[in-house]
Amino acid sequence: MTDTPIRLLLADDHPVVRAGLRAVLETEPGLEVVAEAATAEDAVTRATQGDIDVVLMDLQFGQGMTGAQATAAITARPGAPHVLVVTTYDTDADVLPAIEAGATGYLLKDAPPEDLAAAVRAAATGRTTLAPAVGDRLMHRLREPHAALTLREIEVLTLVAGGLSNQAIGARLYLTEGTVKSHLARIYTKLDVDSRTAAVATATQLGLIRR
Amino acid sequence: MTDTPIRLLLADDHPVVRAGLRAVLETEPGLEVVAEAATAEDAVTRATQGDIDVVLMDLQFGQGMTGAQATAAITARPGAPHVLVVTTYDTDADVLPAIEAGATGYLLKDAPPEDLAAAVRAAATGRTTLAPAVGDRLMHRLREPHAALTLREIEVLTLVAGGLSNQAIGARLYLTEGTVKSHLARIYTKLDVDSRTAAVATATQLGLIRR
DNA sequence: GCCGGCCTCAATCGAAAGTTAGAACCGGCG
DNA sequence: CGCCGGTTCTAACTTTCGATTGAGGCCGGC
Repeated sequence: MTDTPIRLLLADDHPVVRAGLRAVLETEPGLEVVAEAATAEDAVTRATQGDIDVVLMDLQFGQGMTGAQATAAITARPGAPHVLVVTTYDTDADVLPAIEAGATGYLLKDAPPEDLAAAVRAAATGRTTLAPAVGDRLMHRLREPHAALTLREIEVLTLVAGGLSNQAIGARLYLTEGTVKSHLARIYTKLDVDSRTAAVATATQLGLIRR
Repeated sequence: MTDTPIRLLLADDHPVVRAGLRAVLETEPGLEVVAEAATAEDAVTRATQGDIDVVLMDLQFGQGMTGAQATAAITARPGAPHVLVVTTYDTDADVLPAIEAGATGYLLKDAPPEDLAAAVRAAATGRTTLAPAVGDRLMHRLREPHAALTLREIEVLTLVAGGLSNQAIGARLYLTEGTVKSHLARIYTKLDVDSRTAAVATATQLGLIRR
């Protein structure tokens, strides 16, 4: 295990969090932090230079590209580093896009340092590590398909929760109002509700959307 | 300024964030991290032992007491350390309770390390440091006297947030549907929105209704 | 290749929600 | 006391939303 170290890129817009990850991981043998990125765009360019084994990726960045988009951009090309998502939230709205984008693992920031190091080593070999809460959520999705909203549906419902009208949602997502309605109709049957506010209420309750 | 160092307590439920704050602050001369706390309860007991000058307090903890409650408990007694809130969010629902609880400063976690160290030194002497976004928010509140909702309006809006229709709300509160609409119309003008879902969104953001 | 989800769009029709314009009630104040 | 501001209530009118039905394209599994 002491041959070549695992080379890491830290992508997070919080300097404090980057310093914390660095402090926690550099005490671990066989791990080496070789770069940091404060924006998702920087993370993509830095991760595609060929000298990174694992990217620790936050999902929320202040402006611009999201962590999920950056993850997709990084994992798109062959021979790319593995991306280990390290973030604060475990709602479907966060987890599903990240996994969809090709993340190798999904950890929460309250994870103890040992788990973090173990997950990094697992990710380096392509093995998946999920935070317990995330694993539970995915298992629950498989058992109870009733609450399983698709990615697009969560996207629409999140905008509904933000108070946008169907027309405004359509404009934002480049859809017609009719399409938005059709998504909402399916959301209503899946969640067994009959209005947008009720859908937001139960979806928030179930952790399908945040806020 | 090189006489006695400023003694710090780090209160955050994320090990990574604690390590990051420690790494960032220990490189600063005159600052010394003497304790950490992973829960708000621990923070209170540790902060009241007399050997702490400044507490860096997160607001969100996984379980139990919130950071704002802990801040109130700490600042309640005379001769208590100053509390510098260091958190992720700057919504009214976060900022106002923290300031109400006696926080000396309010910083966001995306602050650069220099600002952090400067804010700690300011807090040690009782001076206030606010993140720019927080300052703006407070100024804005003073200019736009926040149309506080009446009891009845909050009652109605809470039911709206629960997903009930105007008719159902009327039945619940022994009103006609028209009356409910009239209340909502007033709520919309006060909150400067134009739909029920938007009203719920901003009211939740502002902490006017819960969950 | 066929089938079954998922995403997209469309058009109707009834039912809510939102808008407007008032009126009754109550407490404080000149 | 009469006036006023705030709250509560009501009945119209307009707009948006939700239900329903139907259909085409795309992708992945059997």
